[in-house]
Amino acid sequence: MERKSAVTSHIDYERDLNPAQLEAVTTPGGPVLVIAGAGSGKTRTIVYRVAWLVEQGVDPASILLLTFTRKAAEEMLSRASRLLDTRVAKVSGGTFHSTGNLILRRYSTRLGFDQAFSIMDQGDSIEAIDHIRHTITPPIPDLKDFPRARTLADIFSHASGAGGGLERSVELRSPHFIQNVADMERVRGEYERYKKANNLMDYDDLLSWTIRLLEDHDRVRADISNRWRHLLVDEYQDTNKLQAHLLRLLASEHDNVMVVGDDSQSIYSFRGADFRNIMEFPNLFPGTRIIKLEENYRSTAPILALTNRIISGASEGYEKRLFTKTEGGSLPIAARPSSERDQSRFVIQCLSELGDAGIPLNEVAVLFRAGFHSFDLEGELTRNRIDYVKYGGFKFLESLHIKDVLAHLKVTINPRDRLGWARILKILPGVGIKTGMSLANTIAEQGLPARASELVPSSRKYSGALDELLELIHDLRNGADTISEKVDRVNRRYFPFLKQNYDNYPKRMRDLEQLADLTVPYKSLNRFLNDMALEPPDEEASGSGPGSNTVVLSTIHSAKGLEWHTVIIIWAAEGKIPSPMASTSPHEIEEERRLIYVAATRAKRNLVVCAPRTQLDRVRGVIPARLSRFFEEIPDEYFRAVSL
DNA sequence: TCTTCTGAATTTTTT
DNA sequence: ATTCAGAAGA
Repeated sequence: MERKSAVTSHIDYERDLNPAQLEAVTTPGGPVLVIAGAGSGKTRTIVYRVAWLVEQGVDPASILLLTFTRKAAEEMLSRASRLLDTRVAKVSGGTFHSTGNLILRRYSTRLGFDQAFSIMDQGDSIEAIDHIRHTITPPIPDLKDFPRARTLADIFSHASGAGGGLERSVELRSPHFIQNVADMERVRGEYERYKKANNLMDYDDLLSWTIRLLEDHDRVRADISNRWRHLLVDEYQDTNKLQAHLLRLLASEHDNVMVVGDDSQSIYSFRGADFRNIMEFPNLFPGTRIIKLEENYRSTAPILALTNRIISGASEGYEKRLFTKTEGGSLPIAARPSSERDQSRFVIQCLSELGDAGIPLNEVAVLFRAGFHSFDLEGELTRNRIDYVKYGGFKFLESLHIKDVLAHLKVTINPRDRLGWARILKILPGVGIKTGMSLANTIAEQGLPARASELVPSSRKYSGALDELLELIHDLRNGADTISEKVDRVNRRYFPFLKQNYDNYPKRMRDLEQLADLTVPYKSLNRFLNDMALEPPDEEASGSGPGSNTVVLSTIHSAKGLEWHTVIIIWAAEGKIPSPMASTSPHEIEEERRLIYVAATRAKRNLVVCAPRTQLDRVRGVIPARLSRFFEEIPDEYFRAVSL
């Protein structure tokens, strides 16, 4: 361990931290597991830990902070630099995936990949899998009874993350497809071949190829492990087997690993995460010191009483009891509006009362299980001219028009990108799925033609349009434009198509202009595309930006790690949470319980739980909605019921 | 044979 | 909002 630096500290660790936090912050080295209950100062602990290490004389560049998003890493590092100084800026931070990417860019040739491999986002994976699904030989017998591309992508990813084999993942996630496993294996094999042949990596590959690299090349492993001598991992409960394995390899030279997490907040099993991962950490790193943070600084006592009660129904986990020293605070509110519309009006009413009480609306969040649960509320907010930002649910990058424009750019980088070509060719009038695919194949095999006449007879209805498209791609390849100029060029060509096909074309055009803005900091197009896949931009398009009167709407997943003065949970009803998709195994139901726990523990002063008495069923019309089982089982005295 | 149009069905959560 | 299947049209 490094010796204490000569500079005297101006940080008063003992004043700022409780004994458990202090112990975690000042552990000299070796493996440490911090079980940090909700609101127990987890971020503070990590931030002080970084500062402490630097003060001990550890080179900041040898510290790696692994978090769930790059934003989380930046946030922590900026807090640490406020505490200490700009030395902290040299600390590396990011996700497991971006770290994998960083390593692979340097060493991927040893794995038979080009250094300039491209990253596939989920949409790209689905597209590729769908293509394989339709074209594989011999063909899939009953394609209608075979899982959809999206389902396949989910299962493949789960299998890769959980490491239990495809059959096991099918059993766990989609048992009704168990008789299709053999064909699914075939598709999976073809998908692996496709990626390799096209120099592509999907999210899971960024982890599994890095693991492969570090396992097979002792020198590389030692170099990398020595480069980052102190590893800190946030949200460890949401890591999967791959990530745990990668961490083991990264730490192979020193075992200086501190992981922080809360098994009660594990909510990513669909991605192969397993909260037992955190229980098994001490087995992976023998000699682990376990520290529990149990004092809650976030919520009032009545909120804490409720959240403790929610999680006490869980079947497994590290034993811990959260307590607070603060007194007072009002009971959580339970509301049963008569319909979804009434729920939305009730939320608006809450917001206006909070506003009157002087609470800025950016201190308020509305949370829900699934992205579409807030559609009605979004309409109501717009009608009432209340600004909001929404996190989670539909992604900016996933909208068709963005993917179309990005496909133009991908094709300029890699003219052999079949699926990219197929996508943009289908925009030409008279070109559909067949012609598009066959032209794309020809281009991928023979290279980029100068003129349409090299591909098809000029009598074809679309050959003029094809000429223009080829000309554009050539211009993009040769032009010395900046990336945003390139995007503008594609946009100009694409706008007429947008206008013709979509009623909401003005919004879509704005999105595309915003896309051009996003490219401004970049000099390399490939870098831009890969960064977009790794860390998609925040959805700040709706409303007028994050003013102090902008209320947050968020899926519970996206609310992880955040906190607000007031949290309103909507659709706390059976059929919404637990999600009907989850009701198969008790295992999944337990995860839904943890979701409710995560949602409720985001609240500092006020918690409002809202469940309409009726819901709309597509087939049966208006049907009654029961309160979610996770609240139904809780005695009335934990709540204050409001009448509407 | 292939594209385009129409109406119907489906939509968890994310790096 | 998108995707899918089937039918009509080129």
